[in-house]
Amino acid sequence: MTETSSKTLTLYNTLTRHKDVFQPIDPDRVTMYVCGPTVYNHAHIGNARPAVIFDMLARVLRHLYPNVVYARNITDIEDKIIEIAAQEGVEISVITERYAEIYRTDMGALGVALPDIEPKATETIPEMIAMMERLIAAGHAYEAEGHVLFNVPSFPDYGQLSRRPMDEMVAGARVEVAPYKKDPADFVLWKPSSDEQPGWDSPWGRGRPGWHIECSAMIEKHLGDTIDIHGGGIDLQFPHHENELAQSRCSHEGAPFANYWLHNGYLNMNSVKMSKSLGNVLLVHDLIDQAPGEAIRLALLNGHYRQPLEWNDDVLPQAKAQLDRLYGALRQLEDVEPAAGDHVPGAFLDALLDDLNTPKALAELFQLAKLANQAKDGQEQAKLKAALVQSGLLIGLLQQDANQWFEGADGSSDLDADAIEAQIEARNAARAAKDFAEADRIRDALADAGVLIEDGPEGTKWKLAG
RNA sequence: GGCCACGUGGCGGAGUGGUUACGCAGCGGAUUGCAAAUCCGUGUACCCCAGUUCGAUUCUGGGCGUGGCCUCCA
Repeated sequence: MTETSSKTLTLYNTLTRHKDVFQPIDPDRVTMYVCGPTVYNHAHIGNARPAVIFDMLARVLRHLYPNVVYARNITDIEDKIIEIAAQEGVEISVITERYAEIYRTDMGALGVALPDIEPKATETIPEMIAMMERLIAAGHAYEAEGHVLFNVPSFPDYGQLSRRPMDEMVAGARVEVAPYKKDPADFVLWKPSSDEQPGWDSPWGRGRPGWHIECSAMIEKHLGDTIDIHGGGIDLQFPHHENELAQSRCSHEGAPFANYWLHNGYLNMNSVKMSKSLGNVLLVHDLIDQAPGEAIRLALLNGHYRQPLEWNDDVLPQAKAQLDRLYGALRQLEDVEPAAGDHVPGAFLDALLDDLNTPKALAELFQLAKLANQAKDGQEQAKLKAALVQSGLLIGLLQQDANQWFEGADGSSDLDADAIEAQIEARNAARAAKDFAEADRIRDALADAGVLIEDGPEGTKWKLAG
């Protein structure tokens, strides 16, 4: 069963604009950083996409390397946070801790494991200040009216990641340029805080960090000057990632920042980008009340991570039906002990290793389900069960008990399991007595209560209606 | 205006220079007391127009359409 695989991971690298073979700096310590949430409100389903994608990549990396350090930050100082905290009349930590916890819970429902490190901006202020001092000393940053600004022209490679020529950007700039900027493209590293605003003492007075510096400082502190993989949504490519890259390289004497840059595509709501300003957002917090988290995860993995992903009312029920099929295969094997050893099919692994081609990997998973449904031989069944569960683990699916999936812990029926079993027993008694009218009456009554019956050679099973 | 993606059957969505990916839904059959589940089978799908080619959905050019980015939205 164990087929050979190339075992070579290739990833599309935004820096080079093509698929590159992944070669870690240190195979014994693979480092990945992903931009996490700014915690002032609930995450929407588009926000969940990178969380799920890079959770999966971490799983794949762990399958290949003994030690993976995955860091995903929490941005807990930002002007919107300050605004909302002021509205509620509380410290910003009240807001940020509230929404950080909701974020962890919501993502957890989608099978997203906590990262190894979850650094917070407010816990990295000294490192940011040290980095800015180095940037100033090296002539890449300067102080102006209580601000510290990064001087873009001081870094000739600026624009390399997003492929934007600087002159064009400045020409197309549609924002008023602050008078204290030496160059219109310069961006803020540090800005002064008023007495009411949260702030930290610094060589430039009491203030707070700009957006980009935190990621650079957190990466340096926890992962090192040069990391293997940096991930995030495509919308962060510019300016956020471009600026991060500039700061980090300039404060590390030009050393490479991240060897592989990965960007996931947008999630579209009825063909239009889901965004707060358009008001077409679906919150993960609400979705997990409407569908199993695992179905939401599968819906996000149904498309390739770099492509735009369509989200509409059909997507979630379809994902749930797909899981019904996969778990259906597993339920048929509920009494089969999975075979020991590695049974991840080579074709499945190769699909993931080819720039995380989840649609192709899922096709392999359905092939396994079909084979499992056909299999009669016990050994074959054991291997197929192992293959399904182990493959599922790599993408964060199929880890719950099959009966639990169908019988659901979320309770969309008024009846409890004991009552259902009693009804099934009564119905089977009627069937044995050839009283099919009574048997069908019981089945219809259960169906009305949201419970569907399936008779099989080994007895009657049931599931909650989706 | 500049730059960049994308356009595959009812829906989602891979992929390939020439043999219907896959899943959901639909249809036919097997099975079933009837169902469900399962199995088998099933759909003139690749935006338009040129070009390259023996052959293009796949390459090139043009067009149309949709969407995105252009200083703090994953």
